[in-house]
Amino acid sequence: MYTNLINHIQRFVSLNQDEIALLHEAIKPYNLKKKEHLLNEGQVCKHIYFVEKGCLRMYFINNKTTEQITQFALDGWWISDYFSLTDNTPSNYYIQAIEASEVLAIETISFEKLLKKLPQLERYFRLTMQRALAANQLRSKYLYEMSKEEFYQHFSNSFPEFIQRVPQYMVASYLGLTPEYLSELRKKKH
Amino acid sequence: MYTNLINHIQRFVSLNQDEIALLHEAIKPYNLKKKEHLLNEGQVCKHIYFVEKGCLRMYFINNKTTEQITQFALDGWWISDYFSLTDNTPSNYYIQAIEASEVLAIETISFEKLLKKLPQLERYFRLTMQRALAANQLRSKYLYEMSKEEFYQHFSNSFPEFIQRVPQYMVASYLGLTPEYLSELRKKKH
DNA sequence: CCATTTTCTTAAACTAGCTTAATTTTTAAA
DNA sequence: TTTAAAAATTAAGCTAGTTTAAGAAAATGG
Repeated sequence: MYTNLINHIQRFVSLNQDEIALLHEAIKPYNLKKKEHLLNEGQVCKHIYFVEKGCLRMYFINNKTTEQITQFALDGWWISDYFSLTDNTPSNYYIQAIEASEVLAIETISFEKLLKKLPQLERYFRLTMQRALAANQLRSKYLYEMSKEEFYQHFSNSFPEFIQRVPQYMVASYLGLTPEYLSELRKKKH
Repeated sequence: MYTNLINHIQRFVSLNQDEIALLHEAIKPYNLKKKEHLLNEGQVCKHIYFVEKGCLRMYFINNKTTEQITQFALDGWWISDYFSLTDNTPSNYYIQAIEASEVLAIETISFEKLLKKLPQLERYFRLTMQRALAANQLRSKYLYEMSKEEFYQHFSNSFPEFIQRVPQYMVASYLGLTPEYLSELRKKKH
C-alpha cells in the first residue's frame, strides 16, 4: 500500500512497520477521475497532497477569464498551496487531476500530530522542501536567462514525458506563453 | 549575541541556554564590508547564511556579461544556493553584501551535526523552508499575472524599504526589466 | 460510428518592453 | 573641492511575443 510514498520517505529516513502504520492512519487516499478537483479557489487549503500515480495541475484564474497553470505534479511529487496552508487564508488556486490519478492527502491537523509521533518526518519534510527550494531557484534562473523560445526548448528536452502526457496548451500556460506562439515554435523546429 | 537569529528560531521552537550554546558552536560570524562576497561562481556552496543585519544579493552572470540578480536577503532572512548545497555541485551564483552586513554562516557538516544534537531544529528549518516555498509560490503567481509595470508598482508598494536601500538598477535586475525601462516607469508615475 | 467538444494551427496586425547611444546626476575616492 | 567612476535619465528605433480571428484536426462519449 502507498508504495511510492513509503519508498520516497525511506530514501531519506527509515521507518519500521509500526511507524508505517502510524503514517497510514494519517493518510486519506483519493482516486481521482480526469478533471476532478482537490482544491477550489476560495477554500482554505487544508492538505498536502502526494501523487502516488498520475498527474495534477495547480492553476488560478487570470483576469477572471483564463486559466494560468503555475505547477504540475507527477508521480512522486508533493503539491499544496503553502501560503493558504501555513496562514489559513483562502486559496487563489485550483488543484485538479489532468489524468485519472491516485493521490494521498494528509490534513494539516493530522500532519501536525503525525510529526509529533514521528519526529524523523520533520527531517524528511525539511529535506523534501529543501529540494523543492532548489528546484525553484533553478527554474527561476532559467526564467531570468532564457527567451521564451529557449525556455520551451529546454523544457521539452528536459521533460519529454510531459510533452506526451499533458495537452500542449497546458504546457504553454505553464511556460508563460500563448498556445499560438508555442504552436509557431514547434513548427519552426521541425 | 546573534539575537536576531535566536529570536527568529524561538518564534517556532524553544531552546534553553545549553541548546543555544550548541547553536553558537555551529555558527561562523562574518562582518562583511560593502561589496564583499560570501560565495563565488564555481565554488560549491557549503553554507547556509542568516542575515543578522544588513543586505545581501544573490546573482549570476548572464551571457557572460550582465549581472542578473535572483534574490535579495535583508535582516532576518536565510539565503543559500540550495542546489549546490544539496547536490555538492559548483554554484552558478555569487552572494555579495550590498551594504556592510553581519552574517551568520553554518557549514553543511556542522549543520548536519547540529540537527542531530538539536532535532527540534529540523522542525524550525522545515517551517522556515515551508514559508520560503509559500513566498516563492506567491512571487511566481505575480510573475504570471502582472505586466512588468504592475510588477514594479506592486514591489515598490509592498517593500518601500528596498527602494530606499538598494540601487535602482539592482531592483530593475531583480524584477527582470532593464534599468532604462524602470526609469521610464518611475517618470510615468510622478 | 457520429456529433460535439476540445485542442491545435495559421497568419496578419499590434505593443510592451528592449536596445542603443548620448547626456545628466550622484557618489566616492583622493 | 576636484576628478573619476558609478548610477540614472531620455528618446528613437526595433523585435519577441501577443492578440485576434478563423479554420483544421483530434479526442471523447453516447
